[in-house]
Amino acid sequence: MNRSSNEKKVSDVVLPRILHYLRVIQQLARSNMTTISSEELSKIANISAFQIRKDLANFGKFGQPGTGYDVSNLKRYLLDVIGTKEMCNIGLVGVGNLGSALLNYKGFDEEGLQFVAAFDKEESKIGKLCGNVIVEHINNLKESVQKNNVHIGIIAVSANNAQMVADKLIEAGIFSILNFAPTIVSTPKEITVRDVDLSNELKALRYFTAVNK
Amino acid sequence: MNRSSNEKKVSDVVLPRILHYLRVIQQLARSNMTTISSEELSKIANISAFQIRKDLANFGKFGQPGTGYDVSNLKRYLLDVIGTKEMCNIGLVGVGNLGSALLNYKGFDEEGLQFVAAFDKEESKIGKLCGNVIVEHINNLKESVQKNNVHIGIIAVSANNAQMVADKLIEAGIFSILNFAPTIVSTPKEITVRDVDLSNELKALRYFTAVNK
DNA sequence: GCGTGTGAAGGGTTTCACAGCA
DNA sequence: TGCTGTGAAACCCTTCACACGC
Repeated sequence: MNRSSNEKKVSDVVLPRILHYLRVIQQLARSNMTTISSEELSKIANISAFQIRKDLANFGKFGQPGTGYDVSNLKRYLLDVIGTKEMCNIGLVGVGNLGSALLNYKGFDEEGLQFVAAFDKEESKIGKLCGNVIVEHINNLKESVQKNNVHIGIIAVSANNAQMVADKLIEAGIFSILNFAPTIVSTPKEITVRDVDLSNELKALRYFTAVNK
Repeated sequence: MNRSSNEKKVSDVVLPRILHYLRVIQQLARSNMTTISSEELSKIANISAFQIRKDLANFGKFGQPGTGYDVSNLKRYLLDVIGTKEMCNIGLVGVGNLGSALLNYKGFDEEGLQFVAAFDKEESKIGKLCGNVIVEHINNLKESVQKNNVHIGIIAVSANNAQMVADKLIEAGIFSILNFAPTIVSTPKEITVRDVDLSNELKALRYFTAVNK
């Protein structure tokens, strides 16, 4: 789980773009494209060609002047940059609709992410297979997190229960939390929490389309 | 759906913070807090007090020197800034786990968002009630979108089908799309697409926690 | 010629210190 | 005294023009 080598840091602003490039490149690789110029990439990714060249040049020179970038090389590089070498183990709490959607998400493995545990408080869900894991009771959380070496915890429960789940995850020794509950969870400074608020995405979309009219 | 008055534009960088403040303020309002200082807000929201004051001062002066901000005033203001006055009608395509999670999401109404239609291609789902809407066949999309005056379309189908769905939404007259499928959809310039890639959030979390160690 | 990599210019965002008001 | 609002400074990020390599 540690960044292995002397890679440069990627800032908060740049990382989403890197992930976006990776999406594009993976699609290009699947359609057997071998090289692509920053100009072509720009059209697909909707990001300026300047920006793309700057971003990629940060990791070293792997573009061919006169030709462009080698697709499969670029893919390997980007996967490397974002750190997919070591597997990252994920535990999810709350096997509702959202939780199930995440557990059944395809394509994690190729990117070094895997679910190793899932928890719920509903007796009816315990023992069921969801994605690749069997749902456990939330009372097992601490034990299971340690046994399965969980690195990241996902909160996919209702806003009411989010803080309680966060506390349990932290108590179990987890330092990184992805929070899907539409509420602020408070945690000690050493814990990294990333909030994903689905309704905020809608609000942002509405805001920007309305403004641009 | 148009921004009503002479409000200042909020940039791409600032909007997420505004939405974050709003979350905090809504929680404070629920716990009957009446005023809060930028310093206290800073601790809860994990954003510097300088930043908060700058952001809020952009919308006018509604802080009381020596006291702080009035919680319910601030809430009203922020809701106004992000444009919750007019209802925004949403249509969703793909009533799988993720789609169902979105349709059942609580708290949209208060923020001026409502689902007015949902579509799927599976016969078994057609006619079922999900959240507040009845699932229709995707062949009805164009007709239903126009009848229900849908402003925003959500793509919650698999990567394979995302482009097809995007095309249908655009053909039905929609200009704003929120895409949850882990793939790039290509659209004409006048269409606004916002991608939400759940796996990217995990990757970003992993990256930043690994780097900070 | 074509397309990358890069230093320099430009623009925007964050930090800061402090004036001004309750 | 306590806390906001704000101009100035520092910082970062994006854009650009062009030198260099294929």
